[in-house]
Amino acid sequence: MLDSAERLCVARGSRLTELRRLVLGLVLDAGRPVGAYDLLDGLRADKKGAAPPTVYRALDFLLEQGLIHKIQRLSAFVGCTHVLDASHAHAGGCHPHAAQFLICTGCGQVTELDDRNIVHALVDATRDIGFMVRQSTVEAEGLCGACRTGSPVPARADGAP
Amino acid sequence: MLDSAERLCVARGSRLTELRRLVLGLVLDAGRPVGAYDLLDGLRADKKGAAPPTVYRALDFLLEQGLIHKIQRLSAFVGCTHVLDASHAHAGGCHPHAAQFLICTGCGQVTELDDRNIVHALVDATRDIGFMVRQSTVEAEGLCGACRTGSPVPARADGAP
DNA sequence: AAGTTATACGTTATAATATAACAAATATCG
DNA sequence: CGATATTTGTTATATTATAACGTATAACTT
Repeated sequence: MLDSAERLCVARGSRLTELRRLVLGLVLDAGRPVGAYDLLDGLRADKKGAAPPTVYRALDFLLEQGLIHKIQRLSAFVGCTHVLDASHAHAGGCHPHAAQFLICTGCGQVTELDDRNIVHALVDATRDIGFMVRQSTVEAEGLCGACRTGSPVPARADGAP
Repeated sequence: MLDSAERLCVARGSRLTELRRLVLGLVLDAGRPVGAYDLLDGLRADKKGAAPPTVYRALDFLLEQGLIHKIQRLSAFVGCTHVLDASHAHAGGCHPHAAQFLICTGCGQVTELDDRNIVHALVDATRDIGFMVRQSTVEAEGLCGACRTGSPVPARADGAP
């Protein structure tokens, strides 16, 4: 998956340096939203004296490239499920592409959607007013199927099983 | 408008105290997104020794009542245009109701929408997956009609004309 | 290859946003 | 009135994010 990101960056002429690759790896490994300071801790395993700007700069790059997303309601970051999937990779594409996120308050999982209808509804509503959308944030908080039907997958930050 | 909020709270059995009313007044007066610490400064004109928790608690209350909204991308607060409009006031209603926000990066204005189609698209997409939405954040950043056509209304924080 | 420019990174300090915890005051209800 | 719940005051601190400036590394030009 990191290699897939690498190829994408090469194709775009942007540079996935060792540091950025490390941070991307940490985000992807987590498999759920991670805060910048958690990443910083993880980063310090490899890069002793890392400081906040180190991680925030890497995150800025990864966001620009659309390799990760920021979940505003959590001030946390997740890997982009769509750009890195081989099935969706149309290399030239859509750097920070539109996406929607479902945040489960039960298990902490975040699901990424790429729903044309939602984007469409938003663009329609704004065009009526003469507003031109550059970037959008769509996040829903609630309960995922598993947590709602009582088959809890309590993979929370504390890791309690 | 404050009186309208007062009536709404009375009808609900919640208490719009002097402090909360003051904070709501500051948010409404601003007419654009305001940060918690700006509100704190404003609050100190009336309440000398006010501290962060003072303002955050008032904001929590106002959010619960749906009298204000938080713009996640700005970490800032705006008055709710819909609840306080007499035309929309169905007193029993919808405490923290769904809404969408258009943030103009030109003039800083924020427009609140209450678009059924957007909400519908979101609910549809999530139901397919078995996800149950409790709260949603929908925010778009871009240029409003005035700023896009070059009739700038540069009413920014600095107030430069 | 050397010089020049642009980009990325290291480092220190600090800004901006938000909450925990506990005590004191005020309102509500029996 | 007295018991209970809610609200506010107060101190301290946690969490998230950026400014500013210097150094190193890569890329581009001749």
